[in-house]
Amino acid sequence: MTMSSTGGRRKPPTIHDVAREAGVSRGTVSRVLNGGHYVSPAAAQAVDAAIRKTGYVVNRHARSLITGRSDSVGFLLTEPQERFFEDPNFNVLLRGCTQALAAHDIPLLLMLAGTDDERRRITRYITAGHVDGVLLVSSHSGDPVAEELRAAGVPLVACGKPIGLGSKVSYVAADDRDGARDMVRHLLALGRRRIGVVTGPLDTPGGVERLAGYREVLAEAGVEADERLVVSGDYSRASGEAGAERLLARAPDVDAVFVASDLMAQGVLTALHRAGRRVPEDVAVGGFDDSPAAVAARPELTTIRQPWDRISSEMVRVLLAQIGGDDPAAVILPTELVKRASA
Amino acid sequence: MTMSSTGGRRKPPTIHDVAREAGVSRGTVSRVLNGGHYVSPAAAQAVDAAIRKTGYVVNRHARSLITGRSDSVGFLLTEPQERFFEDPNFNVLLRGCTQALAAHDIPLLLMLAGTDDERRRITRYITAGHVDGVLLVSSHSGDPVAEELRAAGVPLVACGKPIGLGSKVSYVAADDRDGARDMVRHLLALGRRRIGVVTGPLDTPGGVERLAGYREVLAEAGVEADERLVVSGDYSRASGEAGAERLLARAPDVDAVFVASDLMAQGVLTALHRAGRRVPEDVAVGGFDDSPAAVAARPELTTIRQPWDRISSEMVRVLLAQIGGDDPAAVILPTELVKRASA
DNA sequence: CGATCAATTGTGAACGTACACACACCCAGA
DNA sequence: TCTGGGTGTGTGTACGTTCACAATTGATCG
Repeated sequence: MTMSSTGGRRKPPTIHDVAREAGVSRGTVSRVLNGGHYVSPAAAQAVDAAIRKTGYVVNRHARSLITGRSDSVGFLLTEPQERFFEDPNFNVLLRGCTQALAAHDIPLLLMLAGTDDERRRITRYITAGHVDGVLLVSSHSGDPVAEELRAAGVPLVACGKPIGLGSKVSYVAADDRDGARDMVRHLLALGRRRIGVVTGPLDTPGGVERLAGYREVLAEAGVEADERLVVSGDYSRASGEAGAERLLARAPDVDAVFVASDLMAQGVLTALHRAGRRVPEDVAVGGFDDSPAAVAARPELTTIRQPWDRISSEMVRVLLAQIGGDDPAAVILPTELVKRASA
Repeated sequence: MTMSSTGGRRKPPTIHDVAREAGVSRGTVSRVLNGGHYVSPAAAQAVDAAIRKTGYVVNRHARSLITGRSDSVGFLLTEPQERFFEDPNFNVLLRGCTQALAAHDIPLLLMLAGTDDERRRITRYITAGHVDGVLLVSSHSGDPVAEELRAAGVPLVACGKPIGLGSKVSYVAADDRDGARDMVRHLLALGRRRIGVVTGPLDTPGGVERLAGYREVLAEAGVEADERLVVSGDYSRASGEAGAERLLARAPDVDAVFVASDLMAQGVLTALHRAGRRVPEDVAVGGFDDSPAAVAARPELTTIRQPWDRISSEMVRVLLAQIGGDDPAAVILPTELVKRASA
């Protein structure tokens, strides 16, 4: 009964073993591990060889105990679960952040706050210092978790501009208003004049800004603003479907719809199809996000690309900078019109 | 410049502070923290009060340093990214595992292995002992990561029976074959006799077993087996669409299709619609998974429910047991026919 | 040639906890 | 009364690392 054949876990080598193997002291090994400054080339080389030979991997717990950092980051989602299940944007963002952190050898802890209990538990976990910082996905205003974390001084980067948290919290967002402008201009350029809009939730910056961009362009083009052409949704597919139905009922002569998310746009396509309207011949449809949902839709969606790769990598960059002591920062990234079949 | 107004982080209380506050020794506090055995009620109460008063939270790094455990678990996804983005099943599973672990106060580390580089990095991370165990989502056979982890003796629980890893690795799976049988029986009961099937990838147990169930029921019902009615997909929506087209071309008289995943079934619905077949009148469609995609489909999918809640909670249970020293275990969970509009 | 300085290295804490151990106490049974 | 086992408690040590500090060297400069 000495050791299971399934591969028992033997005691891993420590920094001592490496030091002995390399013929140097712990301190030197530690210096090599942390950047290699003030180490002679010969010593560095010997240590590297010893590390390879022994298969040494740093014990993160011992390190964290003394540095006070955990070298890990939380990914906190406080959106309702349905959106998490339905919207592929989250997966894209989650993957992007995971990969960007992996490049720094920092693990991502997934935190899903659905119930109030979970909220409390997670807040406690984070403020206890078990993670160095938090990537926050919570577009709705008045999120109590975000406010608590901010008050506790936890480094925090939100995806999308948080409402009501002042300028103390970092965020990375696409230029929602500009993207909306591009799309509406595109619909105008196609000759459409009765352009409807299905907005996002109006307690989110994305919802507000995209609607503002829509209004701006119509105004500057001298197209009559008609409030019957404006309906609001909640980013869900179902709300897009319902929104399109309301739109068709209130303004049957609609010849284009700007939808504030691709997922809602899928619902809009469904409703239009059921109503017998051809897309894009009768009604052009423009989405927003360029999420996987855009290419899954039939016809494929003309949409505004949010640069998810850059959004996630910037979120990680800003968070790490803030953990390193930098001040909060805001990053706005440009969007891009992606023309496909729906408009 | 004493402390930033954003809320600087002061030194957190330690077990010493709690002990002093409660008028007991470190050892007693530690005992209260870890189960409370061999502690007098009076002392336990004093310690609890002191913990509340000081706001003490255990330092997990210090604990891990001495216990050798990390009290964290990895969630490893080695599927191709497209599936992660497209298939809501992953989100359901991810949420379930996160929540089940949260009940044990164990954080989930998300690990996505797309490239070989990532594979190596993750393997190294895991085998270094940075997590106590791994929840594995990787249905394809011959996954090198799984084999390496198994060989290294890392506690491992797979979602779905892994092919080619022998009985040494735990897994939790739904009863694929039985579920398939239920669905095909249901289609037979509707009077359909030309029942096609779009299988999953045949190097996955799900793909193989669901096909086997289909064949079994047809055989026992005395329905002629026709290989033209069998096409295979890869669980993606696109492969469902393509599969349905092949099916229609090879067997135009098909009056029902059993599809091995809801996502593929969405594709099947699209193809049938394009071909002018009504669902379920002309062709009944049965899916598999009962994922969010099932209710998002039009018409809503009749499908086989995989008990995702139980699958995730069982995965966590088995993994924790194995971390605690138990032997690997296999858990097969029953499925359930969910009747909706498509069949 | 002595003094100064930078580069490099070794050493002794310290981080906060769990665990093993020793000890004190109490009660039951011989 | 003595013994023994269970219960409750405090103390010393170890976990593996980083960091501050001291010590050594070699080179440069006045």
